[in-house]
Amino acid sequence: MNELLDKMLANSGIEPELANEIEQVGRLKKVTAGELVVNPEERAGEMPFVLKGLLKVMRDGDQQNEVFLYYLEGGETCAMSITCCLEGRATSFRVMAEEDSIIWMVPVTHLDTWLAKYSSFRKFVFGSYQTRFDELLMAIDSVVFQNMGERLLKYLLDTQQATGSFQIHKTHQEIAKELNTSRVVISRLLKALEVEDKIELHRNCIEIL
Amino acid sequence: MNELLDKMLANSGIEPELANEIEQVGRLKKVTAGELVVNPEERAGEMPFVLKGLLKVMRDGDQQNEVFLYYLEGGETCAMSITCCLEGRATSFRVMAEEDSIIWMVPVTHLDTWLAKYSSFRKFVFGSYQTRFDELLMAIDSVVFQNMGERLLKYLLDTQQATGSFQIHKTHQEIAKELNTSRVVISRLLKALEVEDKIELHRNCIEIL
DNA sequence: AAGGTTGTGTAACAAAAGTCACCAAGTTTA
DNA sequence: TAAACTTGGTGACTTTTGTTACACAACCTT
Repeated sequence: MNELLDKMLANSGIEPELANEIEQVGRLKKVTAGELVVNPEERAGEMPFVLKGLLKVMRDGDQQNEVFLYYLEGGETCAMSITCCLEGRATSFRVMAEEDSIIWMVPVTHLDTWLAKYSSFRKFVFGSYQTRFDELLMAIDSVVFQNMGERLLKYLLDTQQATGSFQIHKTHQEIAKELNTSRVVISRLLKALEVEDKIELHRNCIEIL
Repeated sequence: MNELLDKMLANSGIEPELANEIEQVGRLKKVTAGELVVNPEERAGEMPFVLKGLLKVMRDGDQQNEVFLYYLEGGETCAMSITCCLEGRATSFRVMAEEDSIIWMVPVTHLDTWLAKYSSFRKFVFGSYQTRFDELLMAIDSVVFQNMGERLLKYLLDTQQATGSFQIHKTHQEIAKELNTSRVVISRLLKALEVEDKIELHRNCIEIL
């Protein structure tokens, strides 16, 4: 299990000394698909390093509505959690395991020290910020500049990319929720995509061609 | 003019020693309303400290379309420019002067040193990130969870807040562009808001009641 | 095998947003 | 001052998206 962490930190350009510190103070967290990774009650003030698996980050609305923002893959961290924890703010977004995942949780109390001490850590954190920012901007793009059909297709392709599988095991209802629309609309648009030979529809499964 | 900078840095919790360094290496930039602050050709690799005035940050789409993201007021900095410059990435957004503004431009080459050396700077930068993140999330909220009428009202109130004036000097066409819709739609919705006694319409000017 | 549950397809309709056309009242320019 | 341009108001229409209702098939459970 420390193998995974070592590998990830090395890949992120983090020097051995810092990697050692991160190993010392962190803890392993395993989540199963569908589980909430940072539930609001916990508020643990920890920064997550995704070692393995796939998380999805959603934005919660006022009502029971929500939107999919982006996936967090193995090797990535979520900059939002960093500042969110640092500042003790309660910006409402939800992180949920899309697949069974393994995460290294590190108390945020060490961040400031590390930022001061390690140039590699600064690079890592700012790189992560940049990635998340881009991701948010793309989320905005898709919502502002695209119609529902295009958004749906982008969502399917993003999912294919993140999971590495051409089969997406989701119901129309689930997809509708992530795009903040209704099931009927999704069924309609999926049907259209099938007619265009871009996908094939099965029960509980969409196959990308 | 250095008065403005001193005041801003002090307000941001930046210690005198760092403030001094920032004064040494930066340069003053004045922009007039409507002018582009970071035009793509320039790509100067500078981080902007807004001393006075009001900037607006827009996201550019593929076509000639765009959306308003948020305002940058005096005393603020744009975290996006930071990483954008640091990484040399060309994420396409546009920063434009909404009012005549005064900005202190600092070469990004110093950032890493300052981040290592000054805890106050780390706090400042991360605080700025958090603010921008929140702002982006709110932009997403308004686009995903609200209809055009609600978005328009929010836009008007945001503008009132940022400018401090109850009179918004914009044409319907300009507003339509910032919300990525058509002039007719905006005129229609503004009329509705006038009927509800929330605003009053004049030529080139919307008055908030 | 019967009965319930869940997931999908589809028609019919409603609401929201976008488009086109045209007019009228200001403003600028010649 | 007349002509040209800018800005805003409005009606009529289309497209997109959302809603309601219902049929049916696949799947679970017992």
